[in-house]
Amino acid sequence: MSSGDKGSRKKDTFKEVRNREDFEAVLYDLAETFRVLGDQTRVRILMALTQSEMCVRDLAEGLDLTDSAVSHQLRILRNSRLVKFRKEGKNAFYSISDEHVTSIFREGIEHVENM
Amino acid sequence: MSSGDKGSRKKDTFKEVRNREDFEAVLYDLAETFRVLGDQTRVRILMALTQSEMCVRDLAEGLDLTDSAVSHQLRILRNSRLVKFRKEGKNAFYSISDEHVTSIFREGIEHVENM
DNA sequence: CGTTCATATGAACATATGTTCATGGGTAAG
DNA sequence: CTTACCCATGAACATATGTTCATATGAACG
Repeated sequence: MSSGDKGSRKKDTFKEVRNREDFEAVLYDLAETFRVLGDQTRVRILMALTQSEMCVRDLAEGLDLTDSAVSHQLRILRNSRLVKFRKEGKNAFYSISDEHVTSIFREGIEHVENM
Repeated sequence: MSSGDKGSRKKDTFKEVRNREDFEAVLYDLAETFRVLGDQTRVRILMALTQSEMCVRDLAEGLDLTDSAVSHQLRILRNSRLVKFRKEGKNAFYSISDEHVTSIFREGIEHVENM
């Protein structure tokens, strides 16, 4: 991979990756996204948000966590664009960012259930 | 880590969990799986394996890693059933475990490309 | 046999990470 | 203005984690 391409075109099962640098950059972001998903608290938060949008207090109370812990984790989830939020008065309502996140969860669950 | 109990095959993704304990156990395993996926080296290994099965040396050379590092990571990937392997002589050929892993990768890539 | 190659594994080390605690900002009501 | 509430954030701490190094196992081969 790193050397000696020999001009052979590999059959890429994954979409349009221009060059190797872009490819590595995507892999980096991909690993980063999975890293963020790889925490039980964040998974529980996201799973709760698949039901409906919620504010920090709702999540903290429903998941038996401190407001601070939830807020910290939501910031991480925000930075990875895994959740979005809107402010309304003194509340901040969070929700799942897009349907890819839901799909990743669905596939992930099917994986762990077949282990 | 909860071991697999075969025999119960379900389909409705988010509604299939009977009680709260099972639900939390699934979320735990799910987070664990994502945690394993959340490392750049392991992502690069898995991405290489989407092309074809490979042995440790191939991966180490292709990804510019030590044999030891690759072997360590492959063990982690094995434990999470993300890769499978077969032995042939003194070689151990690794490959992606199942289609869910590929799907997770595809969805993940689409997610990071839309950021 | 001994040697070499491919892989696995344990120990050690440096780094990364999640939670708690304390604090601050901002909003709505009293 | 004062209070109460919701949320965000920095510091500190304990724990977890990936890599390297050394070593072990096992297979092919001279």
